[in-house]
Amino acid sequence: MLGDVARLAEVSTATVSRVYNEPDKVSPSVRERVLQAASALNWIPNAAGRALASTRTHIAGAIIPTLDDQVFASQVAGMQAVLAERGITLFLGCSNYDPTQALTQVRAMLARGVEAIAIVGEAHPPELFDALTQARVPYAITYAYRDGSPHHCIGFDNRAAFVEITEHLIGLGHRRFAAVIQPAQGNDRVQARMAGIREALERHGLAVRPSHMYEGPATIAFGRQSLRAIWQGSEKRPTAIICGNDQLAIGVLLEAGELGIKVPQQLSVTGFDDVALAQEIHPSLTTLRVDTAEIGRRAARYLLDVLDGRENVESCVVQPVLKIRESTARVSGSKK
Amino acid sequence: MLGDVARLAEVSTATVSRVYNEPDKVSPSVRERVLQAASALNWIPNAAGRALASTRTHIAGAIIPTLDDQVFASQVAGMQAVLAERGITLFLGCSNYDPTQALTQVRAMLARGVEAIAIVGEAHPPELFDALTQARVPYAITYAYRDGSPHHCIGFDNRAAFVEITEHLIGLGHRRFAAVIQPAQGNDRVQARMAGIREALERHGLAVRPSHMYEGPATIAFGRQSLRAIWQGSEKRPTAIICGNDQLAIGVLLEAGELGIKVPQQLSVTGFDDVALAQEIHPSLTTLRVDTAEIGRRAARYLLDVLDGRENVESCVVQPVLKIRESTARVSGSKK
DNA sequence: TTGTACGCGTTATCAA
DNA sequence: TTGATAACGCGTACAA
Repeated sequence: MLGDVARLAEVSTATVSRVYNEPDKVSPSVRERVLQAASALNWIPNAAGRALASTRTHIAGAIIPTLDDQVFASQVAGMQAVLAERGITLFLGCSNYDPTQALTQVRAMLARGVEAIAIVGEAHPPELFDALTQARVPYAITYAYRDGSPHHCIGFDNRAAFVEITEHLIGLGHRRFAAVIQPAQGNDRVQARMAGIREALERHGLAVRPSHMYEGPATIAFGRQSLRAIWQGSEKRPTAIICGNDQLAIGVLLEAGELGIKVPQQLSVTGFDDVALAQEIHPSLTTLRVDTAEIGRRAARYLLDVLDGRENVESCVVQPVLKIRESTARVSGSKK
Repeated sequence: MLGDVARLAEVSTATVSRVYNEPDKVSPSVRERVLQAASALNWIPNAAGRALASTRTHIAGAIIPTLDDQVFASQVAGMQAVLAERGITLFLGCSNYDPTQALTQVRAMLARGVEAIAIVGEAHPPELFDALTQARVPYAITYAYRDGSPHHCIGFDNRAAFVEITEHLIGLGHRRFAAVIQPAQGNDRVQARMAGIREALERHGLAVRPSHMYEGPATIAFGRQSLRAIWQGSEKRPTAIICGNDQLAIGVLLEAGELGIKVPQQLSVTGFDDVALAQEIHPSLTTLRVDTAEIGRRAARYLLDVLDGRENVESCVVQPVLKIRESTARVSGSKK
């Protein structure tokens, strides 16, 4: 421990501490002696001791639904990169899309003394936010942005994003739509996306009929099976399918290939996220690109600013960009 | 803090502590009083204080190259699941495939008092392992297994895996091979994979010619561009391409589609990992399936066993399984 | 620039 | 079963 280093370097414990925390306040010769002693004893400062004495833990937390989804993984990577520069390490928690688990994770992190925390989405129990507020731990909601939210959000308006993508299709003359989306239960982002689709369609007096609405796991397999069901259904077939994310859309694309459905001639397909495969697959996928790493970086910078008592002037909105590719086209026979 | 709770519950601080650490040793009535006081004050035990007093942090660490790769993300998820059951939280560090960063991360984790640590691969500076040994922190190497390794490894023999996949192709009559792999520099797993390919080919007096060997980023894009280069090259074209992972193989598959190369009639392609897309893409990809989540779970259980002074009897090997699909076939004109 | 001494929030030991 | 008290390893006023 620190005391041993002090003894070996023949200085006081305070000096050893200073060497690590305020190096300028120690004369170079003494500093050198201390560092040598430390390395001789193979000593590293103990974080628990530091935390207790300084009431600073240098730990931040991030809570995401799952690491299985690239978009959250890269958000975490972005946060880590920014926080590491400031000597802050990141505790990671996965809620598995379960608000109860999210609450448990937050409690565990508070016990660990996280100084700040980022949480994906705002659909969480009030106790979660109460706990954060009581503990005076600054937090940010990521991957979602909503005007009028009581929280500081960093992300984008999921509803507006899906209005945009729906309007794109309407503009191409589409009138019959199907939707394939991930489970909306307890997921504010997905709910907002559905609301966006509905809103855009309503403006034009349109709607997705229930039999053309598929909700299930965000996998390629579910995308496939949804298209098959839609195509075999008795209803008049849609000319466009809006998918909740790229995985689902890629599933639809692959199944279309198998069923001999021509995309985009017979059917337009859209995704969301813009994963690497979206621009590589054939036909390439029209989708909305979201810079999730930037969401992570910005969340980290915001939290650091709050901790420093600085004002954060960065925009909270990381705008998704519509990438129009081969999977969407003007509906055949529709006039420009 | 704990003292406030003690006062409110009209018990000593020791009793409050017991309620949380050895509940059986406290009478039910007192226990109830303490819990009520705690919840009234909204108190959670402070981890730094506990760590200091008990010399146990309940923290473990995991160091992976990157979160951008699904296989590492799911290993982390597997570890978390097992550790969470024991109230242990996980610190995550990404080395970005840089051994120096790995060392830095390990040091940071030791300072944080991690009780155990899992590290992907064994190609790390000796100081890293020295530090771990000196600190008496048990560790496990994941995602790699090698007979004769001085470390406890949990994973599979990358060399043997690629011998298997290469032999599969040789057995199908292939004699001219190309290889598309990720950067081998500082990556023992990739080096082992290359060695496996080489070894299997040598047994049959074969080798990949340098002009058919492509090393670059593990992306779909690099897979594509490698196939294009191979196909345009002046050398006699290979009949099989072995890829270092599924991303690369999917790139090759997509580019083959674009170039009008028939897979598997003209060209066989293999991958590694068995990502979700591998069985969905057309033609589906022959690859080796690795249960990375199981690697994570087993690593976690091993580390827990060491911490408990228990002997771990689980196998260190998580055997990859060859998934033969449509992308490989008997070379045309070869006899069975 | 350096040292002294106290306190951070909890657990562990021992005695009651 | 419960309580008093001394650690745990470090940072930080304050004094020198």
